[in-house]
Amino acid sequence: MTQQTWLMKSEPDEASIDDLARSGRLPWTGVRNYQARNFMRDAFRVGDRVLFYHSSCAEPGIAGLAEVCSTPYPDPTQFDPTSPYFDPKSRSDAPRWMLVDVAFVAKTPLLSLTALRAAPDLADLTVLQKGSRLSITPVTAEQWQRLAPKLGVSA
DNA sequence: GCCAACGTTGGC
DNA sequence: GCCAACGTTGGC
Repeated sequence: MTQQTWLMKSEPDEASIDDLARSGRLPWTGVRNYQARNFMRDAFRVGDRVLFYHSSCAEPGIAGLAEVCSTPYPDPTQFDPTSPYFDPKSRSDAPRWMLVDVAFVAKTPLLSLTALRAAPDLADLTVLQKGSRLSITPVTAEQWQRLAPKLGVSA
C-alpha cells in the first residue's frame, strides 16, 4: 500500500503544530463527524502523510507535516463526562468515535488559505470546495505533488 | 459577531 | 422516509 495523504484541521488554540512538535505525538481527539471518523477508522494506514491545517484562527492554512502513527482505537474523550467531547450516547462496548495517533514530522512555512485559493493548480483540493467543512479530507497523489514545493519540501 | 453551508435530530 | 428545526463549522 502506498502512502496516502490527508489534510487534517485543528484549531491551534486546542492543538497547534507547535504543540505537536513539543509532544512529538498526539491522539487526534474530538472528531465528531461520521465521515471524518470513517476516514480514520477505515482508510488510514500507519505511515500515511498528514497535512496539519490550522483552522478557526487568525491565519488559517497548512502549518506543518505529520504522520499517522497508530491504528484506529476508541477516542477516550467520548467516555469522559468532563470533556467537551463527551458523548453520552456512546457505549464502551460499542464505541462510536475512533481516532488515530499522529506524529510530528516538520513545521513548514504557513501555506495560508489565501495562498491556497490563489493557486490555480490547487483549486481541486477538497478543503477548498465551497461549503466544505469536513475536518479530514483526502489529498490525491497529484495534489500532493503540487503542494509539496509550496510547502518547501520535496514530493 | 455574522452568516452561509452543512450535518444531525426527532416528530410525524 | 420526509423535512423542519436546530446545532456546528469556519472564514470573514
